[in-house]
Amino acid sequence: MVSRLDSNSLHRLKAHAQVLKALAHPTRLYLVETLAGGEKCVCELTERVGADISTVSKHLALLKKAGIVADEKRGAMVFYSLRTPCALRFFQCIESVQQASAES
Amino acid sequence: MVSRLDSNSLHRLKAHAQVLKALAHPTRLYLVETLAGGEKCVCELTERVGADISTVSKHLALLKKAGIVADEKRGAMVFYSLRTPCALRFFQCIESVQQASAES
DNA sequence: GCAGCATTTGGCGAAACTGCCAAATGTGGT
DNA sequence: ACCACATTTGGCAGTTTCGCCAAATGCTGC
Repeated sequence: MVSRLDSNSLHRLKAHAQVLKALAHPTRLYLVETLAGGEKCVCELTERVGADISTVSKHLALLKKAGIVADEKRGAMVFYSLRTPCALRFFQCIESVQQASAES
Repeated sequence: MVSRLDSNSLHRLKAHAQVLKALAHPTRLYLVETLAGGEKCVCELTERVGADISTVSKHLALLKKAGIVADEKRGAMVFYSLRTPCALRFFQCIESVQQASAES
């Protein structure tokens, strides 16, 4: 008799997946990487990304909703900053995953 | 003058996002967690997850494609194992993200 | 108040993801 | 060869994501 997936675990896993999903997009990863160098306004992030400002704004809203970044309004501009720098440590593991993948 | 997202970085970010996307699903996270306890056949994983076997098979194929798990056929059965245990360390950071998120 | 800039929100079509069923493939035993 | 079992693959409908445009909101200075 094997242990089955119960609803408590499912709830926890859904929450974890939500955080990962927030990071699982090239543009959003780039935003996180860029914010690791310090807070930036939406205007600067938009210029760096090279997409429509509304697109960047939505990506940032999604990262914020996931708890990964924080925003602060100062005057007419909004500055985003990285709230959980540990997100960057993911990269190291991801690299090793890809290395393992390449070896096969 | 700000540094912009170049096509080399974009390529790297896409690859990273692909790995994260593979993990960004409750069922697949559960599979990874379960495989952390040692290799398992598809039949056992299916029973634990409680979904259609074809669904579980597709999730496993996706994890394999991302380089996160490995498969080995022995007889009629296929055993999956965790290839990059560091994927589990994500959880710790994810928890802290959620904690930060809950505080606001 | 109004004009101008920064950002967010609504909405739309295109694309990708999910989970199930049915069919196909592969393996071992008789 | 045939059957039973384990797994994968194809395909389909429903849902979600994506990126752009247009419109709305908010702030500053005149």
